[in-house]
Amino acid sequence: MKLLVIDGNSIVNRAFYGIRLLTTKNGEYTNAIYGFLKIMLKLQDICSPDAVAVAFDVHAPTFRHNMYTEYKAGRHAMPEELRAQMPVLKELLNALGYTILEHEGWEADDILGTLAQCCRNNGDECFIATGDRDSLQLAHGGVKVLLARTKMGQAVTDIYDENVIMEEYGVTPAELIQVKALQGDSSDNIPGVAGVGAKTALDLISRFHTLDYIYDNLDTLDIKAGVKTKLANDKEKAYLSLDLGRIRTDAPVDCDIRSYSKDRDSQKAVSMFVRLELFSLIDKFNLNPNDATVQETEPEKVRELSRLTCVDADYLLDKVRGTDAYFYPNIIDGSITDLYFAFGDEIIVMPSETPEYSYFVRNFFEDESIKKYSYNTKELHRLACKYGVAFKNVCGDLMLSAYLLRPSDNNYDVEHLCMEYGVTIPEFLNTLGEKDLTVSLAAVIKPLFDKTSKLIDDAGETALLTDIELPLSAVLAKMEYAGFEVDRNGIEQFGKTLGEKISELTKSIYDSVGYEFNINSPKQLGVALFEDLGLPCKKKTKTGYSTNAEVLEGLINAHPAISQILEYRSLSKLKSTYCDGLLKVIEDDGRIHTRFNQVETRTGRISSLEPNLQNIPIRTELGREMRKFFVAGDGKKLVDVDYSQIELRVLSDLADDKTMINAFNHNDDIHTITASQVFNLPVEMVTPQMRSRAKAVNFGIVYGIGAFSLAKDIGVTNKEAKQYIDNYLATYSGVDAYMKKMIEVAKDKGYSETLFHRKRYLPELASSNHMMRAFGERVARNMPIQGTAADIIKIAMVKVDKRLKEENMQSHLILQVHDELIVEAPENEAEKALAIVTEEMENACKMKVLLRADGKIGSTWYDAH
DNA sequence: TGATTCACG
DNA sequence: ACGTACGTGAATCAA
Repeated sequence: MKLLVIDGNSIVNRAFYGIRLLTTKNGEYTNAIYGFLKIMLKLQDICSPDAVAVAFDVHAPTFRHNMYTEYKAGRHAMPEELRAQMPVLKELLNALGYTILEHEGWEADDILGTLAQCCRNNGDECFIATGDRDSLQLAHGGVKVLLARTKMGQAVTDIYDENVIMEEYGVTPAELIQVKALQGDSSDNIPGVAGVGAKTALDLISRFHTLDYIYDNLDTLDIKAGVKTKLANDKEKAYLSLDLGRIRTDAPVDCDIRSYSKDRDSQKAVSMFVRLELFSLIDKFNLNPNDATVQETEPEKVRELSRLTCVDADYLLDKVRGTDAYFYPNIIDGSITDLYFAFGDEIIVMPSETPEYSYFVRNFFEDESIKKYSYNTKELHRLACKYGVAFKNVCGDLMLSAYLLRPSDNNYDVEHLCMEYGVTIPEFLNTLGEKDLTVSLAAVIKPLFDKTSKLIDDAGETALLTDIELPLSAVLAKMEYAGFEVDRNGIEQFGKTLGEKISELTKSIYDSVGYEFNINSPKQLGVALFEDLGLPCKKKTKTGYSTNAEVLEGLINAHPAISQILEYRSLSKLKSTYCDGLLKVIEDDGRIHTRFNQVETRTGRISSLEPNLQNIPIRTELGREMRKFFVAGDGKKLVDVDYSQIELRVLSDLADDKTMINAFNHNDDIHTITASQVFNLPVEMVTPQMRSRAKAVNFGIVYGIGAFSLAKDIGVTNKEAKQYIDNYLATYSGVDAYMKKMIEVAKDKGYSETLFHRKRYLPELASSNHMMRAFGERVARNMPIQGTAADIIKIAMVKVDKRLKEENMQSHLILQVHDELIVEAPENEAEKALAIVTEEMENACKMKVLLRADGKIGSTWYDAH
């Protein structure tokens, strides 16, 4: 038999602190449970045990500590977020068939020691898993210790037996107890011998082996006089420490390890995983998701699915005409293939290989008598673009519904949604007896809509879904399909020029530093600068020296290589990310077709990927050159319109701050006004530096400001920064009140929301960790602002798209960059398009504050912005 | 795969 | 006492 014994407390602590706080949608903490089970899987992988036991400490209740005395005693009380997870973890471990061992008054250590002893006596194999080096003393006689530790930020597990210990420490496992008796351990309240540390203790024990021998022969042994005195002074403490440090082997546990091999309760385990939303673990523990106990009082009847392949497109069209059609598009390699229609338990497949596919898609998509409910409608709209038709009367998109309900999730697969919303996935076997998951997924689309629609309605997000997100998906699809024309030749030339400059810089950096190394490696660069050149290191990262631009700029006068490295960095960024990166994704039509992700951000913004066209350089003149290669097609122009200060305008509206609204409605320069208020000067006396500082304050306010960061940003003292913020909040008292209210409301409701009721759940606000809570508070202040601005430009996009179509124009949207819209327009339409886009953006919604948008026409993005 | 860095709003 | 502004995506290194 092979037994794995886990030090539950030690491992759960590593799990808890090693993984960011996770919660379920109900706010139940799960990170320690998740981390523990992941470690468990890894351990089982390493040693393939026949049975697993998990030992936990149970301290005998002594006397009541109040918070203060506990704190003063230097105890690390278990944080509430972890404490809450302990009983759940134990219940889950039990369901998974692991034996929990805990005995009042016994440390987990002692249980580990006892079981190790049992295995040695019975000739069984034993693995002890812990993060605590004290347990290494157990690693002998066939017992191995799996030590979990963090090496360079990575979790690693080292396997120790007596040989490894001898190699690493130069003493036997049993002698480690003697070492600790001399060395002591403050964290365990083991005194040891004062003045004797790890080095001396190891040296003494490797030479003389035991305390007894040392003390019996203290006078004659070859030990330094000072050390001898220390040893003599603390003899009693040393022997006391020997007792304290020895792990006991007489804990009251069953020594027959066969009794630890138990069956698991799959149903319970799966139900718990589902409740805890730890879906990925269901698979990893080889459990079946359908084993979850059904919550309903009535037992759910088993669905018998049937699958039919459509051979007559007209038959299927007749069947769906005038009805609600629920269907699931099978997506392979990012593009849609077969369509799976669900009529209750009957699934009809329209395969993409049939000659009639195109006929069906055209007629089905355009038929307005059919209400369409599906999944990932943006892809369906792209398919419609490909066929040159419109996808009409789209009434639901499960992916968008799921995103609105839980914007912080990062997986909206239908399988996941089933687990989250408690929908059983009926199994379907084809004629060969193989599972066909797609058929099963098609069958759950309607049940999932039934559940999520109600939740969306309860959250007040129905209008957000049907008036903004659903129509937006069509607009985004068209934008992706249209793409952005680029000047391939121009990018290639620019890249070549950059490449030449980069190799010159590389040479001179090697010269300045004195040798060749990989400048792209922060690790090698750190060694070069801070060790070999001996420059002062101000900031460190988890893994070593920090070498970011801010640090390097601080050293710009310290060494000639620094400015070269900074330039190298900016040029190689331009070349690799923008020149090389963009060249790779130009399609045959000479255009770049980015993809917009509508279900990514926690605030409601859209993101752009493959490539990201929302971060094309603009802030430096050289980077800005890139935009000259983004061009309008032949005979066309680019129309670029961006909102002026949309986030601050939104803030003034949400906060109902009369001073700020007034400033905006008078079309004043907000940063100058803020400067005059913060510095208490008339507007005419505001210097450019003051304006720039006020601008930083305005930004800071939107992000949930702290004096420290503001001070760092604008280079003033902490005190001055605090003064600026205080002056700001005194001037904009509406903002002050609003910020305070936002946190209270978010704490109360558990989420923040935008003007259009988009929500973001904030479990961080309930955290007992100060950092975590402070983060939650900043998000509570920022999300409604950033999110409302995102809602507004989405509305504008839908309206612009509609207007351009109504006016029978060829102009069409091609890009959105958060507060900026770009339309590609035939030359003769450009002026009209500019007017329309500006008008629709400014009138996207009615607010207390005026929305302003400014636009320009140009042949390249560089000229139009 | 995670960490670091840096591009954007 | 603690660490320090919100939201993204891509390239690169190192394990």
